[in-house]
Amino acid sequence: MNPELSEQEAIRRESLKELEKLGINAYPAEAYEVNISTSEIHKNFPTDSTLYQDISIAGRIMTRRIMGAASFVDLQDSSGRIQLYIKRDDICPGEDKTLYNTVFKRLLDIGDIIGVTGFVFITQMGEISIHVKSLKLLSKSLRVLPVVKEKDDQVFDAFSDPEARYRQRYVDLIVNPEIRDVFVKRSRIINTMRAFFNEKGYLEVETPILQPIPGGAAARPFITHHNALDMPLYLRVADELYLKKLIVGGFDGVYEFAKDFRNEGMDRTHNPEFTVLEIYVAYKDYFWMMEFTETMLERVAMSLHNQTTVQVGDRSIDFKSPFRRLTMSDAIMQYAGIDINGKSEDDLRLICKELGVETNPAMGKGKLIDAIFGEKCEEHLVQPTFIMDYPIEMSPLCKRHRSNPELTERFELFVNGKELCNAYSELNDPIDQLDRFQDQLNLSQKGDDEAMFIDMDFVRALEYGMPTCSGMGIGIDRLTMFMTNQPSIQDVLFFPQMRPEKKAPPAGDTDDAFVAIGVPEAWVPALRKYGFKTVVELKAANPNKLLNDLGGLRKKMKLDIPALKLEEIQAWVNSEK
RNA sequence: CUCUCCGUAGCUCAGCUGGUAGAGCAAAUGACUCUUAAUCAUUGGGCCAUAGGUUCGAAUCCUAUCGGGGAGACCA
Repeated sequence: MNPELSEQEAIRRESLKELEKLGINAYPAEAYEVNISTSEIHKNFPTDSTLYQDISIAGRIMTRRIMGAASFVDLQDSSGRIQLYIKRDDICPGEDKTLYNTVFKRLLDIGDIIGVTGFVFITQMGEISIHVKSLKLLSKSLRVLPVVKEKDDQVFDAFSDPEARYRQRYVDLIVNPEIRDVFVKRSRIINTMRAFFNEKGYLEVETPILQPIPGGAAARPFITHHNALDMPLYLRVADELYLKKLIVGGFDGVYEFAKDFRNEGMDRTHNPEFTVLEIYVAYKDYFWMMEFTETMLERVAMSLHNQTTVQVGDRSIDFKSPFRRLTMSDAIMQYAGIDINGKSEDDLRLICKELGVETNPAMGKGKLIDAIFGEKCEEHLVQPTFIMDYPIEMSPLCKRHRSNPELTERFELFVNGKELCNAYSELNDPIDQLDRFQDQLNLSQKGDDEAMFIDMDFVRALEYGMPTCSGMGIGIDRLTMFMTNQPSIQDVLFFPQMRPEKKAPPAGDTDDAFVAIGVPEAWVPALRKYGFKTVVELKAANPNKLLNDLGGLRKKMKLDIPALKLEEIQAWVNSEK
């Protein structure tokens, strides 16, 4: 037995052995028939108590209340919980009461997965329960589950440490079942959107994640290496360019739910990998896309909540379309009191200084305007608001505004002070596109490490001709945060990125050092457990005391290794090494 | 990257201005045939994150490191 195990873990492994001796396989291979779920029982039994008189159900033991020859167990399946009533003489009708007395009471634990058959009834206390007629172990749990108790909606001893919850999401999901709901909703959000797109006849597609040029967005990429081709590849930061190539190829509408990767900071709204929906529709412009987007979001909200208002923190946000529309310069006028129209780069730099907005020399006109906007306006955009008509420098893939060549036909949707969507009338003029890429290159040389790479194949595709087109991207993680009222991106990702767990290296000498003076390898962990971290410490010990203490330890820990003799221990202590 | 708080039993947490650890749940043993945070009795369970330092003495004070939360910086 491994002395690293906690007492309770060791006991569970012992139980496993005892089950084996009783001829019970703790991990049986055969399927177990499940013909009902806990939620169906709770839903239908109150109105028709003749139902469910012969059922078979499986789940995890969450709590037990044992009262001698009868017990109550809370069984949890994927849909909820139900109480089991287990009576000794019902599951052990004959003389042999082993199944109840030994297997159920002693060898089963909280966390084990079992299957039961029986009938549904209501206890004297009024709780819908299953009267168990047979019980089968389906999987033994060797780790101790946190026990979360609840009474009158008050939760006791909640499993709440964020680190443990995110690292061991499986435990979180078992003991905090309300967490599941967020992920069920996340799935529904995606399904609602997918249905919306499919109804319109748009095609769901897949494009490369490994890209030779990480195009489509201004962001620092992850880089990797392909051995056979001996070349670098980047993890995509966006799928925009590939999807537009498909529009060139003749599809009227394409979309992709894509994992994107950005090698940037992590915080409450940023995970290194995240999910984005991008959709491109031919022969449309950004006005059309605004209507499309607000219709889509209204539909998502309705599908989740049966209403358009959604509670986000202490605010109520209404996704009822149409959303407010505001140009960027009007927003800055309204919230910062500054008219940016016709201002030069130097003027803007001065304005930033007056407003206390930080700048650096690498910032062009577009970034300066964006800085003012970010600092002064975003926080005010609580209800869904389209911000339109961005400066041209910030939007190298976006069509020039039809009435002002300094601007682009771009909008972003802000909700609760955060950006949620980004959309354009897509640039389809190949010559303009190449020029704009060239400008990005200049920015890059000026020190902007996020400026976009030039993708010549994309330019070539545009040279064949891309129809007018509008595209939109929306962060699915952020959308889920809003729609489920979660404050952190980690709460809408099953497995948020974490630093790897590091086991503290065992302090003191290595195993080999102990073995070198004659200590049997199997005894080394026991010695560590006992407190000897180095050979020097061990050799300073009294052999007689050691013999006694280690013998006691062996018994206590139920160590399956040969007992020690005094001569052996004396040999360690007297060893020359 | 900066600031700040945190890391004690399987889980949730006490542990004051230093004197080598406590509770509840969980576990073990026993009692109990309708309980539900079941109850009652007894018992076991800890490298107090890691490494240094101060001290006669450190879970406690100091420094560094690791991991995490929060705020900011950067960033879509």
